[in-house]
Amino acid sequence: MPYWLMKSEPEEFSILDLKELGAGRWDGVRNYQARNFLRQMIRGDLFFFYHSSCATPGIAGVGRIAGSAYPDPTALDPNSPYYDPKASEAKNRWSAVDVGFVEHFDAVITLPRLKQAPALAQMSLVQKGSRLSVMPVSESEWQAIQAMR
DNA sequence: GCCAACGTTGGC
DNA sequence: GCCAACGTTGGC
Repeated sequence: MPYWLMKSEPEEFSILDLKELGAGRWDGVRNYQARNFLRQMIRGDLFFFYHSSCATPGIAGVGRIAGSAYPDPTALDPNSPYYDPKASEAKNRWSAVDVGFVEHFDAVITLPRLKQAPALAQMSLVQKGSRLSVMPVSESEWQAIQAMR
């Protein structure tokens, strides 16, 4: 079963929000590479929940993919910040997935720590200038990150 | 708030 | 198809 990492701004949607709700929809992804990864996800896949654009960027917990990707409804909603005027019911290029809560880490595994880990050097997350918000995590990377808790 | 790095748009 | 201009991401 593949592993993933997904970024969210905690002010927008945090691991605590997911914990309280128990489930949620991962939508608003507007980047083709990230979208293509969403489409590869399978129910049961686990992902690291990363907090970005905040005081302490880093991995805050774990979630689970609840089902495979489907057209992102926010692209069709004129009131959504993720509205895509080019999208229609018949032609919606964006995808969303449903997710569930698994775990909230006691402490965030901070970005500086992730950058220091030699086992994670290949990850897009730690590459300079990378903005990819959805990315695969290899088995060995997953284990290395779990060991940093 | 700043700004480097990146992806997308649109004129040509 | 090129590429300059623009808007966005995201760390700091």
